[in-house]
Amino acid sequence: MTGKEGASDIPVGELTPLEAASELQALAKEIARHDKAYYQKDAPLISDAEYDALRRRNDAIEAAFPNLVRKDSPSHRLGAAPATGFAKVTHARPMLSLNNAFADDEVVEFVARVRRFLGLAEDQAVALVCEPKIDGLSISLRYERGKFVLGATRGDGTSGEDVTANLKTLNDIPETLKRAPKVLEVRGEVYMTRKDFAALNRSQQAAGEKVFANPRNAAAGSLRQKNPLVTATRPLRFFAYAWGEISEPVADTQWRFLERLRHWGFLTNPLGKLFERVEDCLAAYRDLEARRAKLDYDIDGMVYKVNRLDWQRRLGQVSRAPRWAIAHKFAAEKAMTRLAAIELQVGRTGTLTPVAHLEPVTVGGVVVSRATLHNEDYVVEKDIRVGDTVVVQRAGDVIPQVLEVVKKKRPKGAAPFRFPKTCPCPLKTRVVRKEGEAATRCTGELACPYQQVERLFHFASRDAFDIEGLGEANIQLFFDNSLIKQPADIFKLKTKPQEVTKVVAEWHRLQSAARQAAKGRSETAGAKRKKGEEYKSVGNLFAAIDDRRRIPLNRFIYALGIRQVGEATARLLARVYGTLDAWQGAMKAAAKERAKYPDATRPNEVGEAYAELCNVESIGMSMADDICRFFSESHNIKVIRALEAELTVEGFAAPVSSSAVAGKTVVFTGALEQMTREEAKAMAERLGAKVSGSVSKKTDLVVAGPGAGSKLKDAEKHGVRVIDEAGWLALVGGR
DNA sequence: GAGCCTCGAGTTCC
DNA sequence: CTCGAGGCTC
Repeated sequence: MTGKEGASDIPVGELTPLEAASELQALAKEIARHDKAYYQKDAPLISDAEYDALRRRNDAIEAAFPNLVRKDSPSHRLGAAPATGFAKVTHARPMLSLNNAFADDEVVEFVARVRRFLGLAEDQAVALVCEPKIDGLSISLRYERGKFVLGATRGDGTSGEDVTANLKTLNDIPETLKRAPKVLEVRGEVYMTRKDFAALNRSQQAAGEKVFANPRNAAAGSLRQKNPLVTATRPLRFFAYAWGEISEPVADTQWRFLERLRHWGFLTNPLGKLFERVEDCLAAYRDLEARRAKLDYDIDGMVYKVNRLDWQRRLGQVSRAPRWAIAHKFAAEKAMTRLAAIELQVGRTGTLTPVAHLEPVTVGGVVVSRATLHNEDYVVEKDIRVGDTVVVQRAGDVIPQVLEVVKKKRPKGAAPFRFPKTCPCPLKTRVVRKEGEAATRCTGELACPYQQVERLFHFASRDAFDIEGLGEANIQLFFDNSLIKQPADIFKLKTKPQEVTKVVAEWHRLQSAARQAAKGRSETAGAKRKKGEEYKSVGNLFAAIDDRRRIPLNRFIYALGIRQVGEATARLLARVYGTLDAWQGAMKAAAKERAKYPDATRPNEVGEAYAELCNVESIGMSMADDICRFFSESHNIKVIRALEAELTVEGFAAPVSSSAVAGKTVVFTGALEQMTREEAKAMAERLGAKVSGSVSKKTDLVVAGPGAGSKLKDAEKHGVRVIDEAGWLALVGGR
């Protein structure tokens, strides 16, 4: 790469705004790259003179097109990297979430389950630590050799954002710990008291700054400040209650762990208690509920944790929640409002979802105006009618849901809701509800314009191609203007810059016109859009699209939007088949086989490729059939072919592992004692083995634990080698 | 065949 | 976050 990349030779005076915008973008990227190389890696890629030329070119264009100056413009900073967002950090141990209980008997059942799992007698006590559940933000603090080195938000539980600098400004977070293990991660909740929250909002308002909706939002906003000096002025507090990675055990019970935390200088919640009987826990819960309003911080329930850590270890976790803890939530705040209308939305798979339009009402601190009604059964069962007064709450304090109808307030003549027979799309396609299924689907499939837009939106969405700037509104816009009809068209957009710019400009004009109409004539001048804005966003969009011309196979598969193939299954398929060509070939073959034997009820009766697909663990005939259906549609084959012309799809490198199981197909059966099935599977895959769910003649190895049944017999039948867990561990070289 | 678990698909508001 | 459904185990 040359240093000149990003700079063109066109004299500044002859640049069109569009060219200028895209060049500024390229320059920003290029200069940032050199800054990083120079300042962070101490390894400049180009000479100082070349670097200066880039900066001068940037400054000249900015001088000629002041409207196009970018937020991330190199002229806004002097060398040092800009503070654009926070670095992502992966947690050494995932930050788990908690299962919820809403009623007393669910808590009783929780304890019973713990007893059953551990094989304890009825009369054996299960001591529980009870603590209020603080309504704040979970964070993780990493200490190495007693020094605070890294603080991160919870994020999705696996990885969060590095907010170390901001956390260092909190008084409640010690900078150093005495007599701490070499590595210690302390977890807890950052929160703001109600009093501090009110004071902060008063000063925000006085300064004409943003006012926060509630203490939690204020705490979150304060912690995500780019400038730690701002965070320092915010009254954030911290309660510690758990741990992540820890290099040596420091306690044998939850309760003593909390004591250790206090010795290190952390604050733990003063209302925490230790009980041996569930009844005491429930009494403490009711006591807490009664005191809730008087506390100076928001809480949303009580958390119960099994006290003994050896039991916690044995209980382990399911999915992302531990079996040894549960959150007993307070009843969610409810509100009544009128249901004005029921709209039908069409999802990308054609599912028709009824959505309630509500007269806006405040529930739990936010204004709610829409709520999902899920499906026909839900509406019928609750007998929800347009015009009804309904009770609304926010499930888990987030998603609004319609709980029930206040029948007494039903207006006369309100008719029962009739699920429509046709899709709301212009084609008015007939809809069907399959026997035994809850969903009603539009049969328009590929032709339905609503579904087409949804599929395109899915294609560009975060977990698929992740194209910034191509959200639902833009997709709709480009679709309506025939600029994008199928996924590959996205990558051809930049061959029609004028048309794209025109469409976007027109949209902006309509938007501001609508805004003006809504606001009256109060802001005639302010609503006028700066010249050049739309050019800028178009340039950004093209760059964002170009960024995705290389794409990992798993994302590619997911983006196609095959029914039942979500993120997890896409990853699995990518890993098993390795390359786009291999996968495509196999799927086409399977589809052909299936077309020949549409009535077969067992994979083997269909064909080899189909059976191999079904043999992948967690893929059964239902999923295989949906994949085959996708590949038997010539339109879909064309969509993929068109994409191939635009993209590089990165396969999964064949595992070049020298391990004894590389390339082998392994089946696990029966109970495993030293590791979970998930761990075993992950280990096998890491070592290059394929993990399958059933034994066939293609299986190389069966790992059988106690209680193995039919698969063991299958192994004998096919003459497959069988080993136990210890044998497996020996084979792959321990843990 | 029941029960557990995971995944997919749909949704809200900031 | 919730619901429904598919797949796996026993």
